Amino acid sequence: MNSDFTLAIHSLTYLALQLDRMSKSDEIAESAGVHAVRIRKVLSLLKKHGIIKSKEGTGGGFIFAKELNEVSLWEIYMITSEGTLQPKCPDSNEACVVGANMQKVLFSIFLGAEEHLGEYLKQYTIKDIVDLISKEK
Amino acid sequence: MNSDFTLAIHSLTYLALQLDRMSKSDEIAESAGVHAVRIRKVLSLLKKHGIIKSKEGTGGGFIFAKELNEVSLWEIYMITSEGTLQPKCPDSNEACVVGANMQKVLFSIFLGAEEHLGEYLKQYTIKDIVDLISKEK
DNA sequence: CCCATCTGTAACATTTACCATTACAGTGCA
DNA sequence: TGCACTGTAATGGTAAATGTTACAGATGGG
Repeated sequence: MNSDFTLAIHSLTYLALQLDRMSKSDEIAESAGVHAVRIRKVLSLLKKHGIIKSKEGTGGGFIFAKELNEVSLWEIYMITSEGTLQPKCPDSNEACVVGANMQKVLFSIFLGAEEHLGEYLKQYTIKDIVDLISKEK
Repeated sequence: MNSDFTLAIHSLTYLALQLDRMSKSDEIAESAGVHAVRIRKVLSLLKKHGIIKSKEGTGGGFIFAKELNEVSLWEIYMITSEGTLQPKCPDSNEACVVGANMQKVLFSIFLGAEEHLGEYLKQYTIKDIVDLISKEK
């Protein structure tokens, strides 16, 4: 899967450990090992969905906008990676019964698969991730 | 996800409609809209797992080696795409608590996710795909 | 026995997707 | 007014995916 998902979770976990102040994209980028611009892009998405707030200018940055246990991995998956599960279908031969219909058959099956995955990912919230990270330490 | 999965399902469905004779990689490639060499690569994997048989030389090709309802999408997923679900993790900063542990935390969660996905994909076999394709037609 | 027809694979070329980087406009604070 | 941030578009580089070529090995038919 897409690494945007990982970056989103990483960033949110970082913010979760700094609830009292704003974090700059530079700090998060350094922790995640990627360029600050990518962090801003991903966080810009999360902001649009009301999960975090941001402020420009001096002293600005990003900060959590919800309770840690209100944000599930499923929500983040949908924002950053919806549809990733769908297997890629090369354009097949429309003149062949198999080629003409394979794509829509697989599509509908994997629509169900993504829903099913959702049931699993809804179990985990950012709070759980924070706890697991602390336990590892 | 990986398009090898789609190609495998496509090929197997094609073979399922030609149970009485061997199919050449050329035919399947034309139906799937990819190069014959790719089909041979994917089918070579399926052969190693005993799902199909192949024969070289004149009159050779590929043919199903099992009952259609014995081969589940999960089995094909595992052969062609195991681990695809894991989100990509850029190497993060080991000096940071978050960076140092994010990868293993996400890894274990998505190990569970893949298992969960397995429960869903086990429901479907090549026979189901063939039926669905026929229904579409 | 030799030739045509396949699979099996490796090597190389090309296209595509992903990501880093640069650049700069807009915003906010002192 | 000047510095410190976010927001975003544009550009370039690199790795992954895919297509293509090439050829060895198996098989069966004249």
